[in-house]
Amino acid sequence: MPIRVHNTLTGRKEEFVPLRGQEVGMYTCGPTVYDYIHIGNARCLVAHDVIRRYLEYRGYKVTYVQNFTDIDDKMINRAHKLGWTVAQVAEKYINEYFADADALGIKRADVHPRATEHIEDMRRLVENLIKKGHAYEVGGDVYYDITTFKEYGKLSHQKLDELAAGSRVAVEDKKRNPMDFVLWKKQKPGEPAWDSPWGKGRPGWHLECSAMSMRYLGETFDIHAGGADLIFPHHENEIAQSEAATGKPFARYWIHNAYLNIEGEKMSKSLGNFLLVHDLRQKYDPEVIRFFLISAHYRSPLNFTEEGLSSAQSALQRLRNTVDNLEYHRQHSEREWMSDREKEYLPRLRQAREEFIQAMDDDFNTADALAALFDLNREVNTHLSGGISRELATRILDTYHELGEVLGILVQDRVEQQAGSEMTEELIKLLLEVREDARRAKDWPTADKIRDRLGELGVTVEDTPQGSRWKLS
RNA sequence: GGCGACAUAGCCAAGUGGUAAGGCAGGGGUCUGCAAAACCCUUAUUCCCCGGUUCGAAUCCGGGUGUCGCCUCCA
Repeated sequence: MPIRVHNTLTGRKEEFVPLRGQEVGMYTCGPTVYDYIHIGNARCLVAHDVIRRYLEYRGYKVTYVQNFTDIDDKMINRAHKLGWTVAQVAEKYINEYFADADALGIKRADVHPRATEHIEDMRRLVENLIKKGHAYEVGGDVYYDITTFKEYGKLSHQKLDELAAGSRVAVEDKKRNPMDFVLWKKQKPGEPAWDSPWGKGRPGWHLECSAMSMRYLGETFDIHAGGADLIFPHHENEIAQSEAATGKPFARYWIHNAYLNIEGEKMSKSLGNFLLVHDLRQKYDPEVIRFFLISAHYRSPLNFTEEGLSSAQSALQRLRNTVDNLEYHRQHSEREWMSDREKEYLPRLRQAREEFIQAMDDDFNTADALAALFDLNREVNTHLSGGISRELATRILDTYHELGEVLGILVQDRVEQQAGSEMTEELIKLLLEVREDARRAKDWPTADKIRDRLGELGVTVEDTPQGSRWKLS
């Protein structure tokens, strides 16, 4: 079964066939590192991370490139405000980016190129475009002449005159056409700048992604991903720059995720509803945030609400409980090997995997994939109540970890929490022994007191047919 | 004005021609000393509205209504 991907370029779901066999080149537009990332960024990151993980799961060797925009107006403004250099701002927020992204379980890219490290690539690209008549220099600025690229608008599916008609861009005398965009910006006083044939200046924003993606993935590569708002003008311009320069197709599959709203409203500075991952993860388990973000398909708009998050928390907890129980059986079950009856369960395990794969094959339908996981979960719980062998528990756990790994949830070290020290664990065990004695003596007040007090300390006690268990809550 | 999405139970959300997944919340029950966890049952004769195509439509077509996004920096 082939993977099917919705391609913005064609507006359709297409069979995914990489350019070079099992090798996939994937580029995703990373953050401008002038501030902490927000929950909208997180949606992108998670969506793309899942796509990458799934392609890898399906046996592709993915070269994943995500840039950092470390020079532009926002960077410069921020630096002025803080009294820092632009480079200091970049350093600070690149570090913060990794702290947030790591917490969300985003795998690091193979390459995290920075715009300022690729000035030379960009300069060459501009020179090339000028030479080919696609760009022109006016007083130290260089613009792209969009009338020279006949296919301009093919990604956003708009015609040039339609774009121009709706354009709110202030007409600048320097431009030949109002829709022309800047490739190279002349330096203003106090701004960082690099030498160029057109004088000191800095690259335009759209340029960096063209330069860096082609640098690491080649002139034509497989996947380019980003938020839906980047379709126009950013990605449209990338195509114009790249294809005009090389005469070859640029990215083959364009993947765009829908927006995330906050309590029904667009996230914006003016509404004051900017939710930063940095703040959010003080309050919520990052894996819960991640679960919430994959609970809807990446191309559906998603509304971020407290209620939604709490719902995600409960749903994820349901899966975690089962994993915890499986883990308990894997370690403590009296039976080592599968019974014949248990062996009959293995095909069902394979079936769950198949359903999961089928959902993900269909344009990375994480919501549907989760449903497959929950279907399995219910059945596993049913079997679990009677106790299962260590072998079967291990086999089921393997499946959970295998599929959880694709979605980046149910991460092992989060499940196998330790109490902190051996001493603490021994003390908990001691208390449970005392409680067990009390229960046998039907001294319920004592038994309940121990359970309640442990609960207050963050230790959940559960009585099962196989005995009492504890875990950190 | 142009382009484009979306509209499925209390909430979230899958489902692109064959008779409505899954999760959360709620109700009832089983298990339990009581809990917790779990399991079972239950909550949409119906998928924004109106037409049409079809043996058959949430799914396709036409029209309407509503919400949103993009067309300007923005994930």
